[in-house]
Amino acid sequence: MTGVTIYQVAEAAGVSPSTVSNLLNGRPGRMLPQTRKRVEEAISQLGYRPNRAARQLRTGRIQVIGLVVPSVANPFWGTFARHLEHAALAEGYHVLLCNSERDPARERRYIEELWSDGIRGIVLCSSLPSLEHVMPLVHQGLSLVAFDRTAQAGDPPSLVNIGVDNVIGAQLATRHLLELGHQRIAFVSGSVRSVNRRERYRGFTDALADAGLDPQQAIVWSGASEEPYGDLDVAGLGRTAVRDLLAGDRRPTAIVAINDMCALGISAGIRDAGLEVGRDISVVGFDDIVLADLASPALTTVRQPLADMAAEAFSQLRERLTGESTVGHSMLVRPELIVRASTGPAR
Amino acid sequence: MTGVTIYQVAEAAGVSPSTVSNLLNGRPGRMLPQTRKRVEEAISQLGYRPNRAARQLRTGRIQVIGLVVPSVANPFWGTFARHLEHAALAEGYHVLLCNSERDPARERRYIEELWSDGIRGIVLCSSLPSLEHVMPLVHQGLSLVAFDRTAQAGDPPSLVNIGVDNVIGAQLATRHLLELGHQRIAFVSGSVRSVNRRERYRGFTDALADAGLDPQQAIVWSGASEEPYGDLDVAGLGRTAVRDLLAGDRRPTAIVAINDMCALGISAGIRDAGLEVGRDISVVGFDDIVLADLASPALTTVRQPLADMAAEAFSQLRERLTGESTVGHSMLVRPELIVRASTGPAR
DNA sequence: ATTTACTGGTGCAACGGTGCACTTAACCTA
DNA sequence: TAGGTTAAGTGCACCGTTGCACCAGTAAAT
Repeated sequence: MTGVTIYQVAEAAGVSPSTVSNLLNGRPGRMLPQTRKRVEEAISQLGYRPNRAARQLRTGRIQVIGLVVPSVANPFWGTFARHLEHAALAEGYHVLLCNSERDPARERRYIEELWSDGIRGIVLCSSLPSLEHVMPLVHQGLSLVAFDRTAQAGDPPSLVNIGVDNVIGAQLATRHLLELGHQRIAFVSGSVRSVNRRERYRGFTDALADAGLDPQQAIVWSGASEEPYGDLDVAGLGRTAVRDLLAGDRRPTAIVAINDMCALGISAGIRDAGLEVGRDISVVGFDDIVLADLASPALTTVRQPLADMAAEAFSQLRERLTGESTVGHSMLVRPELIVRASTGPAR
Repeated sequence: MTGVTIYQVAEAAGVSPSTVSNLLNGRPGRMLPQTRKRVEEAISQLGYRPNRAARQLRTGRIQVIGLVVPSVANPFWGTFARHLEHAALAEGYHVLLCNSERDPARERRYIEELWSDGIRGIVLCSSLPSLEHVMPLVHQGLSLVAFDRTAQAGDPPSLVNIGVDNVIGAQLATRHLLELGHQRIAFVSGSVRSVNRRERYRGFTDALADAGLDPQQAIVWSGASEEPYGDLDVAGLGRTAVRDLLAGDRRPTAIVAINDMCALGISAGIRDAGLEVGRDISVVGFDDIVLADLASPALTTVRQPLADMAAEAFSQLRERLTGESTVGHSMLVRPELIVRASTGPAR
């Protein structure tokens, strides 16, 4: 029913289990080439694969990292998960997937379970400003790479933060609209609490101020409630936002969306109202998900270089797991504005 | 650095490790309530969590299943992964994520690695007709639930297949177009090899035949090559398809796409050509991914009840892992046509 | 008074690898 | 020829849990 053991290999090759283990663990100089060959043949003939549980129990090491994302149903996180998994695979690591649904309790429970699975490295995509809920484990030796989150005072010293520069990204988006002549620009998002929302909002107001506009006068729509919202609902949220904004007395001519899903919802909302995206109202997103280019009109957006960021996240995590590096730091990747058809000159 | 062991708990509670183990493994009747309480207090005070590697080594059981998908960057698979992970979590199982990129070698390697990780249950979303590459492990005791694939002669007897009824789905899509008065309907897909492509194609031709049209005359576009294509490239493929189709002498008035990603690419291609989707050319997709509703125009498509299917996939897998059930079967879920704005009457 | 049954535990040998410490034999050197 | 060195390979304790087999003490049955 189950697998071949190292004992069976040893017996077939006429050596001791230690010799097989020596071969398997990079000590091949300790045996004659002929012995080595016999062992290798036994391994392939029996189809031997080491039992990882046993190995982990003995060494404490395990080639699995945890990935906690809000939801892989969101194409942004799905794409990130795929890239991270690729980077991990190249080094022989596997990825355990956890969807937190932006629920702190769930997130915490997951991380504790990963810890007791023996997993000592996690890429955490949390929208929570504080990491207090995971601090105890970090102190016990958990390596953490936080994605899409900037450093906060009180972060553990070993923490690595990787993310895009949200302030610059939102500035790029907003400036682009200002250059097109827009003056009444709205900022649309869901929850006010997340760190990246705060930063993107700052980039937005900074750009307005630079252009001599009063940020206090900016049109901001942030959902009706403080309730956590699903990662997909944000599209529906965008749709609702447009209804509200168009019903108001200061109708925007352009909208900066918190992300692409939201922007797609906004575009749908604009069409619901019988208006044309890019002509009547311009929309700019954030992330450059796969579908931004396929949307109609194709979405102007701020691109996050996800593949590079995922590779970097894994590489940082691995360095910490192997002890090559222990000191924390932040990496702020510069985003890029991708101009497509959802933005046009103000009428 | 690492964890609290059962010995430390035992010592703190003044009992033997066996007693702690008895409590942990559902044999609480074997001790006095007071003893039980002492142990429970020791556990929570020390923050004890059982070491899963040790437990797995001893029992052979592990609460992790493998999920092999083409790519979670594709929203369809991302959504499926999320639903599966939810179902698993509810029963205390974790999910290891593997992106095969539709590469048989990679798929095979993954499954072997999962096996040697001690994982004995896998949900496999493979587009390969044959499962020969995994048969040896299935015979050794691997439980397999194949998703989005119908049974083939030669399948292992324990195999469970779960998927949507592709034939009916494609029939629904095609009939809908026929009822709108379309006569020149094209079928667009990538690789010809996949099982679901074959089935959807059959549904397409069946519907044409039912309407008295000659399926031989059907317009079929299946990409230029037999090369494997990425799961996201399929959108680009759709775009190319439209260019080719419009350049031909038999321009279709409606298109049945192999899936929603492809349909979105087709819609983009139609707009590239300066035509309007739903008026000049109707498009119907398959899957009903989240973005189908957000697209412009919103996509008419065939919905797969993914949440239910994922729950069923997990439940079937669990039954096989626990030995509650061992016999294989197929489950063909009935899909539903969702009519939106990308289809309209033939001109 | 002895046997039987039950209650509330404990002892111990696995599970499959790992890698340090050790042996054995052959070869080298003065 | 004693002493040292090296090459090739082995012995063994240990990683943390588990659950069967066992045991001591008490109560009920004979």
